[in-house]
Amino acid sequence: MASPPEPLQVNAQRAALLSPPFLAYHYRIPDTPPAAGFLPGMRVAVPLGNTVRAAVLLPQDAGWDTAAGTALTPPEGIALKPVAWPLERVPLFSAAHLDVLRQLALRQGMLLGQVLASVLPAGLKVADIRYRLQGIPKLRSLRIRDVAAADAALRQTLSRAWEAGAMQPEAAFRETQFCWLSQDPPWPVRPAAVNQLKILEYLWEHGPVPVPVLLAALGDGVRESLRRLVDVGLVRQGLVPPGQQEEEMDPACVLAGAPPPPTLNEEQAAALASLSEALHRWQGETRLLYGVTGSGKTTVYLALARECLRAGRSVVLLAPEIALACNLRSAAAQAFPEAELIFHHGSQTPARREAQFRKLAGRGEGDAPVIVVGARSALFLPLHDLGLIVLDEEHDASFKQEERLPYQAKELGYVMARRFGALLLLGSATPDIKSFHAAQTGALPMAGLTRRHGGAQLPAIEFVDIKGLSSFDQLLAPQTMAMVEETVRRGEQAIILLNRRGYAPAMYCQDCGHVLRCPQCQIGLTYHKGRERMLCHYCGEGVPWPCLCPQCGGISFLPLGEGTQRMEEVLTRHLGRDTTVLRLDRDAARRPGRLEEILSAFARKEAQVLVGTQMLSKGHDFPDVTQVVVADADMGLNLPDFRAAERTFQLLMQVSGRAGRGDKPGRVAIQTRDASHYCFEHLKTHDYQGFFEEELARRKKWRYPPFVKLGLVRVSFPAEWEGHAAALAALAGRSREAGREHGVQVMGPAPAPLPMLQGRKRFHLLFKGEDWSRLRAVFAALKPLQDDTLRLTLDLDPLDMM
DNA sequence: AGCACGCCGACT
DNA sequence: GTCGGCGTGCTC
Repeated sequence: MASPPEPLQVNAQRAALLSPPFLAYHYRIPDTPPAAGFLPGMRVAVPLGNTVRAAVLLPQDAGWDTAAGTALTPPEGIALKPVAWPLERVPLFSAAHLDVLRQLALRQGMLLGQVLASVLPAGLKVADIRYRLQGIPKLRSLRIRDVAAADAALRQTLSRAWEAGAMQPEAAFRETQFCWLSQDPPWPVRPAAVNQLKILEYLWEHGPVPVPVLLAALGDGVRESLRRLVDVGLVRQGLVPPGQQEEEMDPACVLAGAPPPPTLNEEQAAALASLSEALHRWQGETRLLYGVTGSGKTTVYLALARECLRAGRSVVLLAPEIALACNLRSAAAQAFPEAELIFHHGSQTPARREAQFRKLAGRGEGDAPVIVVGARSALFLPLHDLGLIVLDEEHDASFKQEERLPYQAKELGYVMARRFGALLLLGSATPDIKSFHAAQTGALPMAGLTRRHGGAQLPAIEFVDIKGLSSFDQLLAPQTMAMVEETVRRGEQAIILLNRRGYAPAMYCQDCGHVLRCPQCQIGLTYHKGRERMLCHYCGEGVPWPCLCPQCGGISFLPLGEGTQRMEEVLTRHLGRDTTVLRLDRDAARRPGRLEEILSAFARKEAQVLVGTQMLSKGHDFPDVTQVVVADADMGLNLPDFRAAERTFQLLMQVSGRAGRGDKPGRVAIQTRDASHYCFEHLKTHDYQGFFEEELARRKKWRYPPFVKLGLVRVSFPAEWEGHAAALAALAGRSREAGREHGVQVMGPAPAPLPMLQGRKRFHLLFKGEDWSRLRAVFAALKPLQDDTLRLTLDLDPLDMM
């Protein structure tokens, strides 16, 4: 009688590769080191072809196949290779983390290996390491390749060393040199030094970059020019970009705001009590903290964090951008001087991210909980004792990452909270319509803070009609200007919001009527003074100014519209030399450390007026600011985006919240051409609830979120592609067909609001349906039409409709 | 990502 | 004839 078939390779396990092809291949678990040393979530070195690569061991569960890219059992007829050696002693990823990342991979239609690779710092993705050895004669260190090729005897020896802790993986710190600008433009370089100028422009656009990245972008030929720039001091070079060192960050952070008072008022205490109850259930719940600007949400976050730490569980505090995370960090550092605080954001050096990752993964059961403060990517740090996740300014679009590994931090936080039994707390003065709707229907329990801390009043809001104003001559109406003057005269400060950087957003040829446009994007070029360039705000490219009209060769251009640079100039001229005007926008804050410099100079009252884009609308606390001016409130309102009103309302509420935070009352002047817009009506009375109700009714009427799931398919192809008409027709046909089949409403393809970017024409298709899976199904029907020429991407719940 | 294999152009 | 360019395809 034939014996039952032998079970396939009992000692086989899948490992997800951290480099292409990112599949989870099957490997035999070797006898040395003992099998107990190989645990799921651990990084291991595996042979692949003739090389050795890093991979992560997966649990031996079914149900992982889709994300793994391979079946649970290995294909027949393949001789399994053994795992070469573990890359660490304790798994980097816990089972819970691996599971969360698997869900993320499934949702995004990516391989688990791809997700793991995008989450890990560069140094943890390479298998190219050495092991340092102790106590073995004539063998101080061994390359992984040699470990993989070792015979049984050597493996025995190594195994004993590994078990005894006498074999240590040596971190492959290949320190990369960074370079960055030391000066704002204009740069003292002769115009003929094209390579030097290329480098300066590149660094201005990209900020601090690793030297190899710069050389790859501009060609190896610029090496000499870079050396020259470093020699003359225009460019700095070093291991750590500025703003990364702990000590450099601290002063600006501490200056950015007073620490929140340690005692809670009645409202805060009530909010804390209900949140605390949810926290201590450890059931993975989500809560909304809705509190008006200045009501002390941070105080509540910190009090809740204290309870979580006391219970022995770690805390993650997230802010939408680094500058705000920085404020949270100094508040947390003051509140918990004894706790270990990790500050994390995406633009740290790989070495530092690696150290943080390792440190957190290496924490054991009995270790004290930690507090992590950072931007969205901090969610990926391996905290296995997670108890609380706080997302401050939860309505902010920055919590969604669009490129590489697309994810929405709010959603990921929700999944993680459930998996870890942690509390997810979303905080905002102007919650996302979707969140507030969930709160109103009871799906998302809410705690509220309605009063400003310390009895401060919400500022008085008035509207200034600028219908008749010619935009170039009068950026501010006379009465607005008078308010600013008065504020300065009283020794107080003013903030002017103008959501458009540069000097003039268009140059109009007076001879032929042509407007200078970017040849790659067809976007109007913006004049940037000082740099003397016309710049494209979408691709960063530009042409030197002055130039001839490309259409008629004329030389007389009329600047049109307004930008922050010109606002700064106008105010400086008008207010006279006793008043200092500062500007804060992406251009002013390009150079590392400049953002902090500008904010702290304003906080020290070295300037009376701060002009800027929405960068200055959030979080910052300047007690002497009593006047806020919004130069053009209509700007964002007429964008082709169903969220235009919500966004404008949120921005104006936030920036209004900057006025009157101290003991002096604040005033807000909003310049508009249409003060009757419903967005402004509710703003006047600081009535979020009223705005919400009106906006929600509109969303319902026009079938937009939260009443429907929205998907945006971005279609793009080279501008000169001849087959585009047929392709668009095919997209229209197929999507309608699939839409009918799955009950999804399909609109388009229509030219995108920005119809061309970087040499590619852009079209949009809009899907509306009951659930995400239906939208995905319709998109799946379009996927076969995609190739190198025609690019298609599906953005579920798009935040950027342009 | 690496590394093989393979199919065409300029050389000791 | 061979050395070597990098296009295509595979890796448990």
